[in-house]
Amino acid sequence: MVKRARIKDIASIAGVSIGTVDRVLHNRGEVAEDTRSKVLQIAKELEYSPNLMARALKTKQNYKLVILLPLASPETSFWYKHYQGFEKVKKEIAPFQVSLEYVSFDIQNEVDFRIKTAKVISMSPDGVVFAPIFKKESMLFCNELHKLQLPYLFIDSYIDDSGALSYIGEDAYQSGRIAAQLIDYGTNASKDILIVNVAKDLDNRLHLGNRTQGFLSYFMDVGHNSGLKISIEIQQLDYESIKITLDKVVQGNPNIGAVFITSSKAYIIARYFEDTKNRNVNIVGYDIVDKNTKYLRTGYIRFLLGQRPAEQVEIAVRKLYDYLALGKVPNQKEYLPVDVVTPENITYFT
Amino acid sequence: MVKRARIKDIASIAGVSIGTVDRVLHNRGEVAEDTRSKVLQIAKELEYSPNLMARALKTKQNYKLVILLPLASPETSFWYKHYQGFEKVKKEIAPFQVSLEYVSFDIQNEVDFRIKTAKVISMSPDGVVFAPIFKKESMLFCNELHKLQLPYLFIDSYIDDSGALSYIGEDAYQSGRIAAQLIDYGTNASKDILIVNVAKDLDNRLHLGNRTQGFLSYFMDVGHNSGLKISIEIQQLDYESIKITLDKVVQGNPNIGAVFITSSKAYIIARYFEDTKNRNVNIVGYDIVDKNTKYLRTGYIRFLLGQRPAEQVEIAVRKLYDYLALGKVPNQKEYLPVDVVTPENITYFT
DNA sequence: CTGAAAGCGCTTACAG
DNA sequence: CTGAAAGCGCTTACAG
Repeated sequence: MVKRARIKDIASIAGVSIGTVDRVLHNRGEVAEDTRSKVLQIAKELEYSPNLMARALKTKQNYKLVILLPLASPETSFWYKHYQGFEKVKKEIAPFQVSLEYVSFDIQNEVDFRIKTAKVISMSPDGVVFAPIFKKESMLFCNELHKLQLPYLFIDSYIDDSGALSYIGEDAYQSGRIAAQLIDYGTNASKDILIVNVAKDLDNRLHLGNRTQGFLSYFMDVGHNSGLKISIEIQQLDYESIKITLDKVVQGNPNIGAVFITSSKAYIIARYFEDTKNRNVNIVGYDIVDKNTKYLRTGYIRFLLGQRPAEQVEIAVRKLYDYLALGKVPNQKEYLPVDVVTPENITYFT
Repeated sequence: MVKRARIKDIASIAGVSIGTVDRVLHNRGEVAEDTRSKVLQIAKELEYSPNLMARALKTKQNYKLVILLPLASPETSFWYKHYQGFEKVKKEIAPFQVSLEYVSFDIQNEVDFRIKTAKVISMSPDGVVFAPIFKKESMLFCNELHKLQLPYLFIDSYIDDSGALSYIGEDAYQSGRIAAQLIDYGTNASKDILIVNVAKDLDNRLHLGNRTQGFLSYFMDVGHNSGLKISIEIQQLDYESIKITLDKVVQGNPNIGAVFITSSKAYIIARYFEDTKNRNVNIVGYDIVDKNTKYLRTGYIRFLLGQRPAEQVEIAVRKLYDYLALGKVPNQKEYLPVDVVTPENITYFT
């Protein structure tokens, strides 16, 4: 049973009071330099680390953290994973005096996002975690938080030079390369590849563009595929419109051997190939949501790339708490692994 | 933020002392029945729940946990990841009154394992995490721990009916299926597939057998490959012997299109194909160790499957602590995701 | 520049 | 049957 060193132990060895040790440890100044170095030396030798239980008990810190994310719905079930991460980390940090609140907004509605950011601020949080889905509106929110001197972290997407404490999420460019590699490995090199962007306002969604660029970059370096890379955009999300578009593309390019979908809508494309009974196309998309996994299991989707949504929330909250409570400054970006999900390992990810 | 009720609050409302309240709350008897019911009533109204920080501070639970794992060396660098996990979780649980010790044994040496299990017991731990690499010797250790009524968890490998509190690690059978799927997807269906078992005493290593079975099962259900499945065992680990063996196999089966290595020694096989300048074989193996990643980056290894070694240790230690400190009983098995690692996502895993 | 003391919420040994 | 008090390790306001 190893006994841990306490402030008291350091104090008695150093021949000073515990108040002085505390001043040294917290850099509260007003300590003679030689006392200071002696205390530091002893603390190091004793491998001192503070008893956080005692600290929390004394300081009664009561941080209020707020998480702002899109509402999970049948159409946007991806965001339900984030909610699960929120619940998990909330339970985890409950013993520390932290309150965690969840606010959600309509992912289709910039105005609602603005309303909810106002709501978040009205809650007077000590720190915020949010997904900067709408670039312009998110920047405004960042400015407000900045003025209030409140720390904030991004998850899911990243905006450069926005003053965020950190970003936790995927490296979109790199994930595009991974998709490219998976397609390149299993698709005849002479086949054409279709790249599908399914999103309403593509310009406001940096993420998807980065994925495409990463995807294409792979074929400039190491890829073997020598076929065409055909890129299309789909704005109408109803299946009928999509079918018309795809009919045109596929009939115009009968040599397509693979499809890369840059968003979580791979299931729409998979449905088309199922309808047309075409199993000779390798479809790779994003996100472990029910609609996608259904086609993964039947083989119409080959691979899904996962970005660990629940973990994004958990890590972001922990970092925010560590920053607030312990003064630990996180790295600017923490890229999470891109999970390669197949019918055989899908169970671990649902 | 609602202020939480304290024992003190209950006491003052009930008109008794905090000692009495505590006696009621902990059923320590010796309390008049009407006092008792009054206190209980008030506690309920106030939604009292104890402050765990204060309790932990007072009771000074001080558990000693010991981890027993193979020594990491240049030949067995896989185990270095576990050590990193140990260091991380050690830091993480430092604030709680827990001491964590690491004991290592020679993975080639059953006798050393027995010596180290004796050492672990001599340390009088409150709980143990270990990798039951040697089945027979591990069972003996389990018996001893059982007699001492000490809880223990397995990582890395699993032994049935051994009384372990839990197992944290890969599902070996399933990981074999994943390997099969990856090979099936990118290898011409008419090609033969070579399965290589590189290990000294295969019978004592259940894991590798399960991987092979999972691998083969895939081709019985969903796989398209119709080539031969050739299985070989390699006991001599020096490259010269291996070269001789492989020369024979490859010359006898010129149609081999893929190789599955059931252990972390894929680099030995990859080296052979590099030497013989043969890039037309899809090699899939296990474990993100330097020797393997080198060949992954040059493309001689297609995929490596990872089993999250550091996480295994972290999770096992947390479960053991939760069991000891909070009485939480973990699930019998917790399978970790099998990571599919490629040259493009390798950086996240090293 | 430094020390002594109070108190966070709880548990426990002791006195009555 | 019940209360008063000490103390876990830390932080903080105050005195010197």
